[in-house]
Amino acid sequence: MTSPTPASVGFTRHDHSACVADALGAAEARCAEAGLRLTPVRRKVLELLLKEHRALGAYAILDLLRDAGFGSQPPVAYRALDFLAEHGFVHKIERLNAFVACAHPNTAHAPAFMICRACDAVAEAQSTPARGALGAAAKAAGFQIEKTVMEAEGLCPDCVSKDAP
Amino acid sequence: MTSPTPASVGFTRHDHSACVADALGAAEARCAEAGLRLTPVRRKVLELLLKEHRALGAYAILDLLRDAGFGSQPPVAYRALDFLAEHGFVHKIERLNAFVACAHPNTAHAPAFMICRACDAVAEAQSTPARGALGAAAKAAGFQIEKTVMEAEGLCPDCVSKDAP
DNA sequence: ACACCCCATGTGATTGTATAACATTCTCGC
DNA sequence: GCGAGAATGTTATACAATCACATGGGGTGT
Repeated sequence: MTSPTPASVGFTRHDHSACVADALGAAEARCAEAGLRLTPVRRKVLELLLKEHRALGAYAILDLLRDAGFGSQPPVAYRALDFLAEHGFVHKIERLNAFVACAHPNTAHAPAFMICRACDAVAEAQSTPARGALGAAAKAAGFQIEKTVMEAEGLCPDCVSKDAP
Repeated sequence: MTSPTPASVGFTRHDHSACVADALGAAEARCAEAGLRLTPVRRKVLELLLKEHRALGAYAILDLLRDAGFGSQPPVAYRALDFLAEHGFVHKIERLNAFVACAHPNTAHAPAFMICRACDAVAEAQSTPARGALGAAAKAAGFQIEKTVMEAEGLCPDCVSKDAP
């Protein structure tokens, strides 16, 4: 897994400073409303993921936490990530063993991802778990779906046009 | 992740001794035809996964390899698994960081899995990567899909009826 | 037969990912 | 204040994956 360029989340450009502030504010509001505790570590991890705007490994996050004066042992990062993932503020990309800030917070959704193998960019789409082949197979088998992992690996538009190997 | 029972692949019973022998024979035939070398280690790993009939971590496989008299260093297992996965004899379950023998060898397919969180059983279904929400999103974004990971986590029929927590 | 090359295996070491277990501190509701 | 539960800090360890290098075995071409 190489990362020749600072891969971004999503394949399109946008106003980033605003989106970070908006997302943080929205997260705070939702936590207040739902009685969740967006503690300093958790808030910092979310802020880091929003700022970096790409998939980060737990230990990369841990390094950034240390720089910010927080504890530097793995559980510190993992506990914050568990909380954020459980409540939909971030998602784990199983294929990369890495985490990204959610691109569609406040909307209940089953995330799906497109991962560029050339530049590591990650884009989040919406999936429809109940439908499609998996949903049909689950229904037929009597399997009760609680969570879905849907990740496509390939080439993003930029890398396709660059004719990446 | 707990494993209260020896979880099986698939949610239905079947004649297991025959399916192991059949699958091994089919793999040998296909390798001979395609000029692939199903060496002793590779054959053993496939046999182990077929016999165990559930998802195994790389180090669990490594232990079994050691018991069988093969090398016991990680690359031994990983190289065999890489070969088997590359040619479709086994699949990796990203969610579990584990491997299962393919349930539909000899048929080109994009695998999809149902994973029971209570008993760790894994069933393989077929997916249709080009269609569904992910395929549509990829087409719209100009993303070129090369491989898909589709895994559903939940409760298998047995554990649903047991009313597992 | 021989040398050669490629592929596969064996081995030691290291990096990365994740969790267990336990002590301490903080916060909320009473 | 005070008790209960949640969150954090820390140590240690388990599990996952790769790098680098040495060795062996099986074909091919001459």
